[in-house]
Formats: sequence, structure tokens, C-alpha cells
Amino acid sequence: MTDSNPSNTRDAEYLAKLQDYYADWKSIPSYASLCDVFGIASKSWVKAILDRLEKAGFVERTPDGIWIPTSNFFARHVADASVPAGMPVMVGSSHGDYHVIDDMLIDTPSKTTLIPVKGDSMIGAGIHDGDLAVVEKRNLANVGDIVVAIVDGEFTLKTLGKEGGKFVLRPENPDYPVIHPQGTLEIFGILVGLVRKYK
Amino acid sequence: MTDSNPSNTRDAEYLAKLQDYYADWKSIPSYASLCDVFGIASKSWVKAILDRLEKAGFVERTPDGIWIPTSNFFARHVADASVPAGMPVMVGSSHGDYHVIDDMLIDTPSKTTLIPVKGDSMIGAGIHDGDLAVVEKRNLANVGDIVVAIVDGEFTLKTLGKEGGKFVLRPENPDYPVIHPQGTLEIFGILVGLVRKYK
DNA sequence: TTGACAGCAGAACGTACGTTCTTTACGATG
DNA sequence: CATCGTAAAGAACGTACGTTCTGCTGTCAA
Repeated sequence: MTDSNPSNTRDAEYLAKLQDYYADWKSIPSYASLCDVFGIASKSWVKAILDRLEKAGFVERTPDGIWIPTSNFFARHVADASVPAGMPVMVGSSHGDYHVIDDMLIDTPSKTTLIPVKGDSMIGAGIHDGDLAVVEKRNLANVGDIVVAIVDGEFTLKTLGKEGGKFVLRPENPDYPVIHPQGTLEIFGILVGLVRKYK
Repeated sequence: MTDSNPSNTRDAEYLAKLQDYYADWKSIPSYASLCDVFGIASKSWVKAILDRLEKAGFVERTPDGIWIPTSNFFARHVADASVPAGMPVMVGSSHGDYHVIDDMLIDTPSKTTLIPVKGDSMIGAGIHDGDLAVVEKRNLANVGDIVVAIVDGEFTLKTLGKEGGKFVLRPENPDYPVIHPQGTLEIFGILVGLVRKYK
């Protein structure tokens, strides 16, 4: 994060046009197409504009040289007078439909699944019945991680613990017993996020 | 939404790799670069794969011919908790439902903001310090709703209650006092979702 | 054992892309 | 009135991109 606002008003207009285009197509096109978007006729000037927007921290480039938007590109500050000044109000989601939350919680889409939480055995960790667990699939975990294990053919969400050299599954609720798995403990994945929807 | 699953398992693997790449770079690169991503050496075969993924409804093209993901591309599978059998390779299976978390939580993007939770005054409702509150801006709420109110120029997250005909803000933690606002109670919005990121 | 087909590699080609350089127009400044 | 900086146009160039075709290799069925 560098400048956070375009140096001059004209670049702000160009940024707005680019944001509108991106909202439609979810991509930044070639310089030639950007000439139409910006309403100018010179590719070199388009490049100059994008270079400035890059400096200002609104766009960046992939290793392949493709222009992509940064998070600043989507940030919209809350323009409500009643909002106390200096509050940590974050981005409202989406100019266009950029997926802010998914992006935050999911590092590796191909290894991530969503599993609904059943029961209140983890209520001590603030995990309630009906919550959605964001789980990254892998079979190795550390003691202290909250893991999804497969016990008796069912998913179960518990904290991974160790007792006397053996792994155990600890619920975060005194009403439930600690699970001592016989044989090998089959771990499906570890908890990387939690989502709850109200109403 | 057309097919919603790749015709064969190999395309599902390619899709997974493309999703992982996109999570990193938020763009689909050139065919040449996709060769590295997919682990193959032929541009023509990359094109064939993307054509099939387009048919399956995971990617599409802009008027400029640039490949972009569709909404299907981002949808994560929600597992059925009681049926873990045959789990690991059900990538792209047609049954079960797929969801994008942002779409789940956010109905009205223009009225929704994300506010970090500070403190443990709502810990009884499973809302912890550091969680991210998904808040829909509005100034009317019902008793029982969890609301974001503005008290002394600061955001505060509490349950809306009523005592003797007057609204009060109730924390979900016995260590904290019930707030009796003097004058009018300024409500910023109501809690519609909660997001937590582990590690 | 011989097709046939899926899965992939590799080359060939034309175009359009990004980059750089030069030129122009114009308002502000001194 | 000269000069300077900003905003843009336009041309020139080499490369890398997308497309298409042809060729290769393994697998399975007849």
C-alpha cells in the first residue's frame, strides 16, 4: 500500500472508467482496447496512465506482465456522515463482484471444502451448531490445531491433542468426552476459517 | 449455469490447478504460461482444455478474447457431514451444493461493510476478538438482533434489548454491563454474518 | 494385429500486442 | 514572448501470442 489516491483528478477519472470496465469484464484488456475505455487514441499514454496507477497502488502486474487490480482497486470507503471518524471500517465488498471473503479464507481452492458444523461440542471455541467450517484438506496437523477427523465414518470437528504419546481429539465443551481413537487417527483436514450467517 | 462439472476427471485436475493459480494471481495467463501451470508442453492442448472448461461453464471470454472465470469457477463444495465416504476425489461431482461465501453472506453489497470485532464482550454469542463482523447498514432493528451501535463515537457490537420501554445494548458476557444509552440510540447496522480466520 | 481414438507434442504462421521514440497542442509561468 | 511542463497523438519495431495442422505414443476393443 503506497499512495492510496491518484496524484491528479484526471487519473481518478481514468481509474473510475477502469473500475467500471473491470466490473463488467473482470479483466484489464490490452492497451489498444483501453484506448476505447479511456476515450483516448494513444497506446503510449494508456501505458503512462497505468504506470501511474501502479505507483499509486491500484494495479499491479503478474510475472507474465498482465495487469491485475490490487485490493485498493476495490476499496470503497464509507461515505456516511454518521460514521465516527478514524474508525476501522473496512472495504464494503465489491465494486463489481470481487470475492473479498473467499479470497481471505481460501488459499488453495482445490484443497478447500466447506463443512457444516453439527452439534455444540466445540462451543468453547466459539464454533456453533450450523456454522460453516472452512477446511483445508491435508492429513498432517499440529497439536493445538482444530482438525476435521473421520471417526466411525463421520466427520467430526475437534481440537487435536496428545495424551501419553498418543493423539486424542478434544472437544471444547466439558459435556463431551475426549475421544481416544483406536488404531490410526484419520485426519481429513484442518480448520482454516469459520463462517456464520445470521437470520 | 450449464454443466457444472467437467466431463472427465483429468479436466477436473486441470480446473483445480487453474483455480489455485487464479487464487494467487487473479488472472488467467497466456497459453504458454498455462503449459507450466498444467504441467504439459503443448499450447494446442491447453486451448483444448480451456475450450472444454468453457463448455462446462467454468470460464468464458471477453470480447477481446481474454479468458475470465465465471461464478461457477469460484463456487466451493459444501460437504454433507454424514457422508464422508469417497470424499477426497469428489471434485466437481454434480450432486451436492456449491457456494461462494461472499454471495452467501452479502445480499446488498452497497450496504454491507466488514468490521473487525474488538474485545470479548460478545463471547457468549460465539463472537471472539479478531472476528470479522459482516454488517448491513440500516438504522432500524428488532429486539434480539445483534446490532452495531455508535456509543461515544465508537462502534460497539451488542444485542439489542428493551428494558422498561427503552432500548438497551446487552453484551453477551456477564463481565460487561448493560448499556443504557441516554437520548436516542444510534444504530449503524445489524449483524448479518461472521467470519473468522484461523492461524 | 490392427484399427481407432484419446491425450499430448511440436512446428508454422500471421497478427496484434507492448514498448519506445518522436512530435504536437496548449495552458501556465516568468 | 520565450519557455517549460502536461496531456496526448502517432509511428516504428520486434516479439510473443493465439490459432491451426500435423505427428507421435499409449491403450483398449474387435
